[in-house]
Amino acid sequence: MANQPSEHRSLLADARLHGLRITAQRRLLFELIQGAQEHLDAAGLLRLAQQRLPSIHRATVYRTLDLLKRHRLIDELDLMHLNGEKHYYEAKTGSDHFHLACLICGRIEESTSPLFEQLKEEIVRQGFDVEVARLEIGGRCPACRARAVGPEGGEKPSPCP
Amino acid sequence: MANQPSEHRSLLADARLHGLRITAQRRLLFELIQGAQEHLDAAGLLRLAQQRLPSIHRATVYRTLDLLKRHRLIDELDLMHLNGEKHYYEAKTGSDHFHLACLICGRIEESTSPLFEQLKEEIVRQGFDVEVARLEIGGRCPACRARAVGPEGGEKPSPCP
DNA sequence: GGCTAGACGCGACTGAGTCGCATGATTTCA
DNA sequence: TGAAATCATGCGACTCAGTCGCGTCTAGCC
Repeated sequence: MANQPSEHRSLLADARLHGLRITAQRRLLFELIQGAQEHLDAAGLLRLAQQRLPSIHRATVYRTLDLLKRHRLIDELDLMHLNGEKHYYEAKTGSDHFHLACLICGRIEESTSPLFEQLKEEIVRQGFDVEVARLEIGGRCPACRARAVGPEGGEKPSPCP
Repeated sequence: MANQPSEHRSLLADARLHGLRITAQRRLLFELIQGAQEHLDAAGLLRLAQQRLPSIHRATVYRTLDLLKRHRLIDELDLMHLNGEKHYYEAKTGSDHFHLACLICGRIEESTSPLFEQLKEEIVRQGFDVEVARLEIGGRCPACRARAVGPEGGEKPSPCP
């Protein structure tokens, strides 16, 4: 795990550490990414940013996301493509978590497990230097599962919505 | 793990089981996806398909990929976005594996681990019905790691190519 | 062999993402 | 502190993957 941002540092501080130039636009974007209640895609981030800084341009958002990706300060997710081919971004927290995406209701949960850590360690022991680990699970959340289960139980969700 | 295609069945046979209509175009696409030496994206699949059936149309490829996704007969991967935002497809083999993507040389390796299975089982025990599990690891493969390590060892790959 | 639902090819369309350039802001160093 | 150099931004044109509706064709079924 080389170059992991430290646990409680902000995206802004991390960006400074990486020698990135801090502009008003970047400051705003960092804030939005870090403060987001849910996972943001590029278009959503642009929309939010333009509410507070109407002059900010699409290209700036894409460039900033690209920069953060290259510096490994954010993770790019696709969350099982629940909403088409969009990509979602989140600030790296330092503690690796994975995502549980409910294919029925669309809810995304974050989770951690010692087994996930062990798995990464195992891969490192086998000689592969793990830098990013992205695990996305698609299926049915407990609520949708309870709702869907008939008397015989265990019905699979319809594959063709 | 509901609705997993059985271990040694072909995409064609699975498609039949799902009641899909078998056309010459689909037969070709199934063959290409299953026989591919490396992971294919939509554009690559279209190119290969047109070599053998020049009249096949882009829209048919996208429609077929979409169909297979909805029936969970193929997996969609992004392989750590090594090559931009492309998505890659692979036939489900029944045995779940994960991908190790080298961020230096771009090689993709497939791997399995009992820990991966245990992790999925743990998630199921917690009430989440796992249908698809996608794990992608980005980092340095053993070869690139050996090549990059200087006398002091453990240099991280440059984040800005 | 004939019927019908569903698949195909076509081509126009959409919209996310990229690029080069001129201008403006940030950082550095005297 | 102020000037110079460097880098980021906004702009607008552009590209190209992916989608859509339509008319035609074909697989699957009787």
